[in-house]
Amino acid sequence: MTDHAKPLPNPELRDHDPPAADPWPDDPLAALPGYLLRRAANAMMAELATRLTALDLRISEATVLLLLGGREDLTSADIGKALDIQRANMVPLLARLETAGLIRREPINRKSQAILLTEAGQDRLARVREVTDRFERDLLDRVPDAHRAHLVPALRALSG
Amino acid sequence: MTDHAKPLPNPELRDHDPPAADPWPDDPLAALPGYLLRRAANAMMAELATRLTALDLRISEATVLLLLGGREDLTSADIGKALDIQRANMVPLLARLETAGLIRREPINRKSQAILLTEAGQDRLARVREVTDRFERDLLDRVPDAHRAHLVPALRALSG
DNA sequence: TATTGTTATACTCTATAACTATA
DNA sequence: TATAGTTATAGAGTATAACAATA
Repeated sequence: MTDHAKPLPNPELRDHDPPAADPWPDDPLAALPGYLLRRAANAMMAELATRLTALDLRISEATVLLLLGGREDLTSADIGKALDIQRANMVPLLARLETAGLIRREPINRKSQAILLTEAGQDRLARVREVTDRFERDLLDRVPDAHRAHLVPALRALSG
Repeated sequence: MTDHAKPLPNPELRDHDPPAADPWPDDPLAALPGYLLRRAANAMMAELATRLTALDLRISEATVLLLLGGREDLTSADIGKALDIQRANMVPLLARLETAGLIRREPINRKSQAILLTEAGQDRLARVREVTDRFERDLLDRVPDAHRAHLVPALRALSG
């Protein structure tokens, strides 16, 4: 498991730009947006994965539950397209959720089937929302005020 | 879109805040910074990986070359600490670079060894710099003007 | 005692090719 | 023909545990 992640290191939020304290002063990569993007995502996803172990869910599984909330018309392929997951990779993912009793399948026709949350799935989703809401809040808290509002639009421009 | 650099694969790009045109209008995840961070990183790293295939390098390998540039005092453990890679995972990584003739090892004492770029490694690094410079430029070009300057500081706050 | 380098192992995510059955 | 679901497989990144040798 991802466990090198400490519980979000900085609960005390900073309200200003970090003036210095570069962990690797000689790191020629510290100014590269691509490199920072990768590191930030790795660090944050490790943290989220750790928090989700309490719900016995992986990030991808929790993401599927979030997408499924309130919908009853999505097929495996739909979910894959929405989350950028290959059809083939949806199979073990959904199998795990089904084995855990969190989703069930309902035939649409003889070829397709809708993926639905079970009641246990709804309950688990509620807990997922608590975890992710808090996670997203903590994440944004780490971003200095001056930059916070720009994060989502900037990431959105890079997301697909 | 900005004009000079070839935009990353997706041709439909916007230069301003996206008012709409959400690829997944019903996606309840589209506003979550953590989710967007993961998606953005995945998309950008896939793009960078593709570009680096021309140099027969993986991202992690190119990153090591970049870190090694101009330095001759870094051990495997040092590199791992700087790049957040476990000691154990440095072994096959450096083995590949060594097999490719891009690095060599020089004993510091009977326990540690410095990792140095060979001449071939220096040459490859120069090409890596070309690729990554262009990649970083293209990446930033995708971020709307109003948000561009905020990306690096925001990511930096999340990177450790 | 702590650190370096290493071996071995395993899990996650991702990617591709190919097959069957159905729309 | 195109799509849905699936199987099988592979690559890449990441994580842990454990060991021997040396600082």
